Amino acid sequence: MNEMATKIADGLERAFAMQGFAAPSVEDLRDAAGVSLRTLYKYAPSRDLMIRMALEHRHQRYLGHVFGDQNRSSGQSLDETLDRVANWMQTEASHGCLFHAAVASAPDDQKLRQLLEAHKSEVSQRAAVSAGCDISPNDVMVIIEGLTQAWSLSQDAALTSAKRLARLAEAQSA
Amino acid sequence: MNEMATKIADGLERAFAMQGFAAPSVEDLRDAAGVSLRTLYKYAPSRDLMIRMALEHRHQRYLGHVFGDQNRSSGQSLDETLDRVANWMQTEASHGCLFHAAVASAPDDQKLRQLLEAHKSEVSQRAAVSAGCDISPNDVMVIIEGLTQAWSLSQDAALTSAKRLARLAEAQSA
DNA sequence: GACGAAGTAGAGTGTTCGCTCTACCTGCGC
DNA sequence: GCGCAGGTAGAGCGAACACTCTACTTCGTC
Repeated sequence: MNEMATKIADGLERAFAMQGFAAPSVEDLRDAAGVSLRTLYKYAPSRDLMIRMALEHRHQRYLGHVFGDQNRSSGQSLDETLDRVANWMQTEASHGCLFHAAVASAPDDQKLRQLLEAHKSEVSQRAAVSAGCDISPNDVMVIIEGLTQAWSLSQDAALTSAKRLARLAEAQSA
Repeated sequence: MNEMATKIADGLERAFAMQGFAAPSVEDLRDAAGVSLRTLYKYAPSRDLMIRMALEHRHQRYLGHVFGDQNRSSGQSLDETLDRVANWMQTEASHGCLFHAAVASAPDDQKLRQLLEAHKSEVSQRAAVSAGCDISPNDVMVIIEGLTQAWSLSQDAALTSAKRLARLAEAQSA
């Protein structure tokens, strides 16, 4: 991915995160990307592809934020992972999970559904593995999803509950 | 709410649940409601109000499905509540929570955000109370939200995890 | 059987949308 | 200094959109 593509993906992600997937027109997206309409369409030949480009970019950024940019893929406790997820919600995702929002905006789009599934399963898989205990990725997914969705409703209380549930689940599977 | 209003709300809810909030045009909504455009606008004078009408209708239907239509507001175990939530997801909400989808489609709409918040807090409140133990509504919210979101990704595995987490949380707060 | 309330069908309106196209500018290798 | 790859600005197009309007029908009441 070259420099121009990164700049465009960055702007698109920001625009969709702020305004949702329905509201921004292609001209809004052009402004957010900071390029001409012609160039935008060169890198993302349709509005649908602009959405996919933004989500792929966000997936990488999310993994970097939650698990660290390095290949340090293990040794992070579930507790710390949940802290980082909450921090992501606070700093980047005040409107909720962008992948769920994308799927909600176009429920029949199979490509989007695939992206959502790949994103969520990679996240829960990595969180479970790096936690180092025998907790099931399914439990991890329910906890992370619960935290992510409940965050916008009750913030710190949601984080506290998610951490308590995680500790209980870990204690049982250890 | 008279008969015509109920019929319209029902059709609107179905249309939004199937197609999301961005895709259906007002003409699609008219067809789903089974009335003329004129009548539709009489009961819901703008597209935004059609969305609100559908969500209020869905809130009532959800409460009825999960907690029973009667005033039997207590005595239902958390385990049974989670079963009913999973059943709702399977039969009615294959595309995920409609309230989150609505907010995602218009992140700046404060009225929609209020509806989401009222819906979620009433659900977790009632689930916690009717469970009869001292479990915190925040824990319940994280578990129900986690189940709701993870359901579309892993179905029964999500239900199993949610139930396990609920049992652990109940055991600790008993 | 006249009347008003409440429904229907469907054409019309101005706007906005996604997308394309033409015309121009700029930096770089040979 | 010429050509070209790759960028910019912005007008233009046909379709779709939310919403309104006119004209007609149905039905219950007195």
